[in-house]
Amino acid sequence: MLKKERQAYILHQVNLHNKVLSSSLCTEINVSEDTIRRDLQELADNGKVIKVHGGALSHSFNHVYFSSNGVYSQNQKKTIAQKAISLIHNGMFVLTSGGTTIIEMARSLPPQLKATFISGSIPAILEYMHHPNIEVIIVGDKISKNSKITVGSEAIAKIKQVKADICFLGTNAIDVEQGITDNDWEVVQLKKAMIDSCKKVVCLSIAEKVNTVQPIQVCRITEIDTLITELNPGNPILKPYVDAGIEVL
Amino acid sequence: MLKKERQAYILHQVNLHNKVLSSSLCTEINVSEDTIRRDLQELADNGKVIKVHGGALSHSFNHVYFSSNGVYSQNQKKTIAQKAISLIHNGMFVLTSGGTTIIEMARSLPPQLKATFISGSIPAILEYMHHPNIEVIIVGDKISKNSKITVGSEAIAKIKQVKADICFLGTNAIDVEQGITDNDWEVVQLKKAMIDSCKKVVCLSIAEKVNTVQPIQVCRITEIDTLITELNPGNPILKPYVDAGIEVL
DNA sequence: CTGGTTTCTGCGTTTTTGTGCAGGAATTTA
DNA sequence: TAAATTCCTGCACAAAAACGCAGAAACCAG
Repeated sequence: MLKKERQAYILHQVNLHNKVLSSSLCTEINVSEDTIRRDLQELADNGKVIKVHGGALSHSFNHVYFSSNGVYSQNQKKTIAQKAISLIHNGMFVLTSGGTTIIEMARSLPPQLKATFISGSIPAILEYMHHPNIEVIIVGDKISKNSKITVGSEAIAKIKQVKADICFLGTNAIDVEQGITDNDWEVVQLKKAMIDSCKKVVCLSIAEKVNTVQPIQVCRITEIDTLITELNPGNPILKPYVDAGIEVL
Repeated sequence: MLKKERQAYILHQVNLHNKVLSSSLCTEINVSEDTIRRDLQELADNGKVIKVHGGALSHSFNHVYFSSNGVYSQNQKKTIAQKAISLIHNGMFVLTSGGTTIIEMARSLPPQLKATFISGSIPAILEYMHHPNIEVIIVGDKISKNSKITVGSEAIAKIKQVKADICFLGTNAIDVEQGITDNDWEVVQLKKAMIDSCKKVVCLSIAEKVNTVQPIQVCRITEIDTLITELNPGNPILKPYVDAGIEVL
């Protein structure tokens, strides 16, 4: 097998699978590891692949995972925010959790909107405070430094006192079987209280988190009224949720 | 699994869920905890994540704005802050109002200090949150956009429930005859409640505000235990306050 | 065809890198 | 304060890379 031929094959494999192992390549092509290594080196020098210890990765792989844009998947979150905002009307009483998706929504609220927002998330509150017309109510209690949200029995008790028109949950994981799940016990308690305290539960989730599961359950799928992702509602991934009777936007 | 691949997976998880536990990662990827820790360390060194005890946090979420330093009379306020801090000891329960002097104090708190701070001021809370060892409790209620502080009967009721060791009041105006005065009715209600809920009232005021009066009275001079300005305690301007039995620092 | 040159490939050795393990230190939690 | 995690450091071992070298193949005039 010619050198050029071999390199073309390697490149093909890299682009196909996003990664190759030098060890597997050398048995496939039946050449020594050195040869493979030299080939990879050459391809790397020409910027065709990214050489790592043990093999090589495709360039796209690196772009997807190591892109250093501030917030992850911001465009998707903007799309979600727009859809979410369409559910908010003047005079409404809105309960929100924390999370970057919620913050994106907070930033995108139209300036003329007049509504009351209640939340325990400090970053979300900061965004709401910048808005000219909305009333902001913060739930008081101890602040969890990790999640930057007020947690504890006081916070839960306060949330239980309110009856909001709508509640937006930034979601960590959602699955048809397991419902909404999360990985922070205190935050889960908060979210449970929020779900109990509103007429309509809206779940915001980027598609990547759909059909994933975390250790602690927040609620079952039946307790959700609306699911918003950046995908088109007709997308097959969302079909199970539509079938479960959830309004999908 | 390649190292880069693994790190990409970790980064992905962090960005998705805002936090990861090393323990859960090492069962997911099936490598030793050491490897995970080394990966997290490396990612942290490159600024991709924030490493914490037991796992890592997403960077985007932790980058809450540092309110910039356009503060009026900052040097004087730094002096005041230092004096105020000398009154705070480990284990104390500290109640604070808002205001730039208080924020300066919050910024200057020594990192080893372990205490509990309670406040309704959002900017102050933000500063407290950056501190590694203090517990932060926020008083919930409606947020006044002018003063960026929670105001209302709920907030007052909550403050009345606590009995703090010490209370720091950022002062708008102080005068021997009129006592502490202010110009925002709601804020005054809050401050009154704070004074009632602590063992020791400390009033922080730059010299410029000493012997000035605002429309609404917060309390009389006799209710103050300590007055802190940037001036030397022996300064003649402060004499009337010393004579009134106030500890002046 | 042929001798010389260049390129390519494989081999052995030395370095480097990646991973897991053991212990003691540090930190968190009850 | 004591118990339990988690963290760090040094070490050992294995896998992979780098390097130098030599034989083989290809290439190229004359």
